[in-house]
Amino acid sequence: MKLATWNVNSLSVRLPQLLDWLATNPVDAIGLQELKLVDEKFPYEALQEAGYHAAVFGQKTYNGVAILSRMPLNDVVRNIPNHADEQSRVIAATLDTPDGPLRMVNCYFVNGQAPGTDKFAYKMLWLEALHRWLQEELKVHQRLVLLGDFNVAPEDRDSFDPVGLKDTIHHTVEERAHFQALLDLGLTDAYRLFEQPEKSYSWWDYRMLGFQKNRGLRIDHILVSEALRGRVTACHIDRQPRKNPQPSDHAPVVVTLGG
DNA sequence: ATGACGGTGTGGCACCGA
Repeated sequence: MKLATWNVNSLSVRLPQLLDWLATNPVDAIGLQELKLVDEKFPYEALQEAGYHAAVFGQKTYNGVAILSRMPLNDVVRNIPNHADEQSRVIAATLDTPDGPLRMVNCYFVNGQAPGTDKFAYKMLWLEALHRWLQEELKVHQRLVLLGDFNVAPEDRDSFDPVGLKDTIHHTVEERAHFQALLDLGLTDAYRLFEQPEKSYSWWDYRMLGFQKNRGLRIDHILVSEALRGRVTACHIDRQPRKNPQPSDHAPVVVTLGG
């Protein structure tokens, strides 16, 4: 079984690319972030024709997340329970897989702008709430995948310039401590279960030839619970869509789970 | 330096992202 995550940076603009990608990468399910559209504008029909059910939590202009799945989606939760938030950043659903239920938690983590700002404070509160909720989710769902755009580069090797960008957004000690706290819940970064190319990133700035110079960050992640860890047989970042005309600034990440 | 690029809303630009 293959699961993926992709920040599409506007589903309206990227729908043709998403459909192309799904045609050549027929993953069983995918978490999408930054839809930047309301539920009423979600392209249910085109995706249904491509073979996917959809659970959607849209928002105008910013944010917006969805889970697409070839299997039926149950128990859909939108945003973090008991954490008031005007921004649509989280959608969770349970997939009915042949191996039993699999909980998929798809998140567009807060960016946070810069340490010391209100947005950074919001990021910290959001991360604390996510941690609290996942602690409970993991008690109920042994087979759980947390994926999405984390907006955190967990380690220095996940950044093209860890020295120049030290203590800036995505690189701060506080953000990395929150990422570690998620790992401490028993989650594992699927990408790091395998030997990977050096300078592997999932996002590149549109400006200054960021992609061509491979000046990127690895901020899109797939974390798996203990029950799934032994099932992971592969994980990779697909840079191909970033080479398209009008690309998203993020690349998809794909994980393969064995039976 | 605080821009560059791209998306959105509604605009003749400002804002936000990462």
